[in-house]
Amino acid sequence: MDRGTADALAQLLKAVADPARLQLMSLILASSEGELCVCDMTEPLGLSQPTVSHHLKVLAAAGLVVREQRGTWAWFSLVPERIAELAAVFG
Amino acid sequence: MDRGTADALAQLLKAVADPARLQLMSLILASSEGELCVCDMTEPLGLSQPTVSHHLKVLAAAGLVVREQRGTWAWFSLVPERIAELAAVFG
DNA sequence: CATCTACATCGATGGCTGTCAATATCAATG
DNA sequence: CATTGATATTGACAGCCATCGATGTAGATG
Repeated sequence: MDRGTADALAQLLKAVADPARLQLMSLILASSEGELCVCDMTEPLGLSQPTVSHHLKVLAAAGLVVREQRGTWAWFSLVPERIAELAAVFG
Repeated sequence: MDRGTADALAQLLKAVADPARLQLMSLILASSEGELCVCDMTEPLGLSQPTVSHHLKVLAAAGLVVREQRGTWAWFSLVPERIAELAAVFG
């Protein structure tokens, strides 16, 4: 594996290698509609709203979640294809 | 997913979320005998010997590689079961 | 025992990152 | 237009981490 590939893969893995972000993805996955707004994630994680917003931004930048604005709320959902890339690496 | 599980999984992922360590695992995987000594990893990575040694220690602490001392050389090999755990998370 | 070689450990340093309080943005509502 | 409510951004700070040079350790060899 060359350095460029390793850098790109490491960047994707870093996005997932955080307890808060793993819990966020787990929460969205477990939601009935497959999507969740920020207001429903703050309390289960025990983190402040800016911190949750920060983590969601990291996940979105990595292409692991997508953000959809509906009125005042921002809804986040998973990107299964991107998550499958992770499984493929270690499979 | 509770906080404890997330912490443990994040710790395992952090061990892999680094370009140098990804390249190290790739090098061992590509070796003919399935094991490699430190002297064969320094040059391909372009890192100093202490740095390579550090990364191998991190991988060993995460249970992803095992170290076997033979004479003056230290041989490292992968732990497939541990790597399979990563695949299982995103599968 | 002295030396050489392979590797680990130590100490220091610069950069990255998770966290929060404060503030900004922006849509809905009255 | 003023206000409220949900979310994003900013600024600051503390802790972690990748890296290296210097040094320590331990087996092999003469």
